[in-house]
Amino acid sequence: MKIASWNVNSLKVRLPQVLSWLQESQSDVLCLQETKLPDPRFPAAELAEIGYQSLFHGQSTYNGVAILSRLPLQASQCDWPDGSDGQARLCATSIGDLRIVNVYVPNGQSLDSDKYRYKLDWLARLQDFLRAELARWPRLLLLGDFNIAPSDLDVHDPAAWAGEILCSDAERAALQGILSLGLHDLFRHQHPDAQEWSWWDYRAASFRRNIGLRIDLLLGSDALLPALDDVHIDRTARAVERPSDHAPVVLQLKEPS
DNA sequence: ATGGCAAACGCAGTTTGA
Repeated sequence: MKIASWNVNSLKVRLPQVLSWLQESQSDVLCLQETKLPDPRFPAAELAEIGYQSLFHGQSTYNGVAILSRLPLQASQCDWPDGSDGQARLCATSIGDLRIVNVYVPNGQSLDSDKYRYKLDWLARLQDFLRAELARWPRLLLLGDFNIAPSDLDVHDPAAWAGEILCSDAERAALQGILSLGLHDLFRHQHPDAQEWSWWDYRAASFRRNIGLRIDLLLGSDALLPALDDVHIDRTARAVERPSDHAPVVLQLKEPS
């Protein structure tokens, strides 16, 4: 089974790229972030035409998450269990006994911003949510745009980013808290020393110069590790005309034996 | 030189992203 995560930075703009990427990659599941579309405008019909059903949870202008799948989805839910977020940042579903949790973690803007406090609170709440999910679904994949570079190995210029938003100690500690539930950063698990990025700033020719961060993550539970086959970042999707500033991160799971 | 680019909203320029 092939499962990917991609922050598309507007699904309205990127829909043609998503459609062609799905057909070329033959992914079974694609989790999207920053769709920026209210639910009535979600392109479910266009995706159904090429064989993908959609779970979507959006809003206008900001945020928005979705899961596209050519396998049947069960036990789908969006937002926190009490529906109290107010921002469309989380949706979850199951394919058989595999639980998939798709997140768009708040950016935080700057360390002195109210948005930074919201980010840290959101991550604490995610950890509580995942504890309950894992109890019910041991085979769990948490993926999405985390807006956190897990370590300096995930940053093109660690000195320039030291202590900055996306790299602060508190953000990294919050991510470690989530990992401590028994989750593993699958790209890092497969590539212990690799320096690859999933996001490149639109400015300053960052992609051409390969200046970026690895902030789009796939975290798999202990029970998922034996099924891990391959994880890679698809840079080709960042090299097209009018790209998203993020590239898809792609996971290949071994077929159940 | 501490910017740059892109998208939404809406129709000019502000806000946000990371």
